[in-house]
Amino acid sequence: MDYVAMEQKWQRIWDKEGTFKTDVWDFSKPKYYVLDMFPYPSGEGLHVGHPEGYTATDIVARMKRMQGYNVLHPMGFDAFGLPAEQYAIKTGNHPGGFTEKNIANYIRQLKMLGLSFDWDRAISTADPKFYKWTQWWFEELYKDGLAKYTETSVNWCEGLGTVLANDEIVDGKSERGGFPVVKRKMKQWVISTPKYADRLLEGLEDLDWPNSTKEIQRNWIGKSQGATIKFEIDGSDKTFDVFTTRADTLFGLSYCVLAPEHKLVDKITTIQQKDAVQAYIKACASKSDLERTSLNKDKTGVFTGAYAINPVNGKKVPIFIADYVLATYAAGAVMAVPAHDERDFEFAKKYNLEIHPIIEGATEDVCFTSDGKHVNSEFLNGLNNKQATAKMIEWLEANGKGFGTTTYKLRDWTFSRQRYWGEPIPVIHMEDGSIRLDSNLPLELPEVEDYKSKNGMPPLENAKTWTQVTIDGKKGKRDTNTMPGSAGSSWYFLRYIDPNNDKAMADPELIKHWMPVDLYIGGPEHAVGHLLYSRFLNNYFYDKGIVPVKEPFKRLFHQGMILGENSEKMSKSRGNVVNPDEIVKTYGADALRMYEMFMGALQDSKPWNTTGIEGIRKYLDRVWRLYTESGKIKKAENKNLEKVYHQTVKKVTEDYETLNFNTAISQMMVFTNAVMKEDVFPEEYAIGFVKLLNPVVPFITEEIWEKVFGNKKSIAYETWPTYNEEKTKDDEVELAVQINSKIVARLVVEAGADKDKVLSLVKQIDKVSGLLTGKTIVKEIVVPNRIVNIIVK
RNA sequence: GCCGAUGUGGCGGAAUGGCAGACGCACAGGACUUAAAAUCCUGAGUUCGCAAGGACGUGUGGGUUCAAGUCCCACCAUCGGCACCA
Repeated sequence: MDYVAMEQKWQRIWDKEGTFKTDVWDFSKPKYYVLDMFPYPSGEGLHVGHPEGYTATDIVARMKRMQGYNVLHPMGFDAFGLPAEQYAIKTGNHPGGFTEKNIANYIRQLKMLGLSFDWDRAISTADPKFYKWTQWWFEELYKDGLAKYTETSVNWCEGLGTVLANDEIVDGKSERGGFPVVKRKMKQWVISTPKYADRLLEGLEDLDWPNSTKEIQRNWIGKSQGATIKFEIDGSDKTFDVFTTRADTLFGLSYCVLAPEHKLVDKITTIQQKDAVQAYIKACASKSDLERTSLNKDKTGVFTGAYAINPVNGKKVPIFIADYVLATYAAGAVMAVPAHDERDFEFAKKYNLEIHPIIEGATEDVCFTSDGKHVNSEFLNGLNNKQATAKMIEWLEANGKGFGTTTYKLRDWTFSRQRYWGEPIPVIHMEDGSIRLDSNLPLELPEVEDYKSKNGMPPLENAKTWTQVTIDGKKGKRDTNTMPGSAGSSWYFLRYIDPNNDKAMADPELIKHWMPVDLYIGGPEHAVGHLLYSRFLNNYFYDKGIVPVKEPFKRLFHQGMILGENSEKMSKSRGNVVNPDEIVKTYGADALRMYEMFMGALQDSKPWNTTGIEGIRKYLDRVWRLYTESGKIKKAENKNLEKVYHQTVKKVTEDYETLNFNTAISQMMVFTNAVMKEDVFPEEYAIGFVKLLNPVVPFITEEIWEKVFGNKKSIAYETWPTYNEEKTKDDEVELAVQINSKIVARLVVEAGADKDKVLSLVKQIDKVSGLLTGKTIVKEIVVPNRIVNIIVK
């Protein structure tokens, strides 16, 4: 069989017939929304990792259609992004044309893979009709006070000429390109994601998501409960707050530390210490985040000359600045209790500061951070950590010296990028300093001559006529930043529902019907970026009554990585990249799909193996011959196949639902192996089996459906096979017979035989009775249909 | 350092606490063929043994249990996340 031609034939038929178009207004059937993380359309095209997740969702989509669901299974393109921009910088060509060409190639490849997408719903985040709505919700966030234009310390990447969000930085370097990232103060658009921190934590509870991903999000949000404590400064009317999770240790205070960037540092530093402090601050500012954290194992700091007053006992303690205290977390200041905190201990030892143990177990030379009995702590004496913390917070609140506080590691979402290839921020900065929103969306990207940012000035600065605006006779200038890549991807799943709507993101009624996404599959690398922003935005939309549920993705699954044949990550430099175009040309898309599903558990990473896909091709050829050449398919019964057929329908149906495709395929192989041994393959089973196979290998099964069974209509909407539970069970089972946990014999009995019957049969076995004579039976264990174990002395 | 995941034949991997290694790849032998490929049949965890059969086997060391790949404790290795978060 020429399977390349055959597969192309079915691609044409599906296109022409509109086989996979979804009527989203058909509410008569239950809905099922199955979604893939949409790709960035790179110049290289798909790699073999893409079909893994896409085939998984496609199998579920195809089964659900056959089970009578109205299935929404769309695909689109995350089209704004860095590679296109860098291509534009390099060649001077517009990134849009490059992106469109890549999208066309992606669509060709995705169709080649037999993925049952509704192509009428394909979207591109770079399409003004799409990003009109990205800009729209940005304006809504601004109106609701959740988008702010503010001077903040940002992650500046000189190599890319732009700022980056925390999740775009890996080990102090840009995720894309690996350029160094430093802190810099800039006026930026930020979105107040921390306002939703608690809800984003709570929302995780009921989601059917991988535990590891939930845990990563919890850590990223980083909720921490403690107390804010107010400190007065000796001889000054100034005060500062610290945040601590260990309010119980306040009696052990020996000094305080402010972050070098803390706004009080200038004001409290004494004349004698001024030079030292300024030198230290300067040294810190020139360090990158990377140097300040991982390289800076040794704690450094400098005394300001000022003293703080311990609110609980009035004792004076020195105030230091040190870069181990982060300006961006909580109050940017800490109280130091060296006896009960490792970092404080290290610092105190280095600078020879006092150490006051106040929990049993600590000494001036032993730092003790666990739970214990408080001592030398007046009203806390005798209490454990938890009790003492509660009591101290009570005391602070009663005396107006502090209060219980919750803080989060989650930071504002930095929303400005100094790039060209992104959504323009629809904002006008008026000469009087006020901010106006653009009322005429979409605000389209203007043409520019140079796509590169210069001296931190975004490329859109070059579009002079575009930036200059007059409103009501007043002059203003457009914001020349663009949005981050994660803007479009944090809501695209809503747009698929109604992709051409020009009145709203999508029709409200349709959103209410189709949300949430029932199954979402994509790589684990988006655990905090895309998946957290999408959750944030969907919660916000929920508050505005736009979406019916807080959480957008009910069930989430991550596919593992497909490694090169040498078990290393596929990369051009390693020369182990497998090209899907070539694989499809050689073995067919069906074989590629089935092989990737058979390789192992979907979530595991596993190496590519060319002989493995050859084996799958041979299996499919065997199936083809079984249907077309064997002459075994007959309108007849075959009792020998009844049990294995029903078992196969059961196992495959369950395994598709739980995404255990490798074991589903094993079971189908078991079935065909059984059929090969028989002379008669009942037509009923042959029809049922081709349906089971169809979601994995849609091309060959359509061909069989047409050629062997003479059907004119696609198999895609045929009813899913059913099984009879009774018929999946064995009539007879073989039990292992053990004496003292050692197998000594086997026994064939009817299924479900009771304990007494089994034991009496077992004792009739010569070998068993021989071994039992002269012994005392201590215990008899019978596990029905499994095992018999007789314990003797 | 903290959090999470993983560890089973030559390889990819199966196993509701109940006969470890299903299914497949690679391999070996056989059939067909002048021959090879393809196809079909058969075999196989390791080890001792001609064989019957025995011993050993799921990262390591303990434990619970009649029974542990599976449960508990400690550890090792690999991968992923966070990382001076007070």
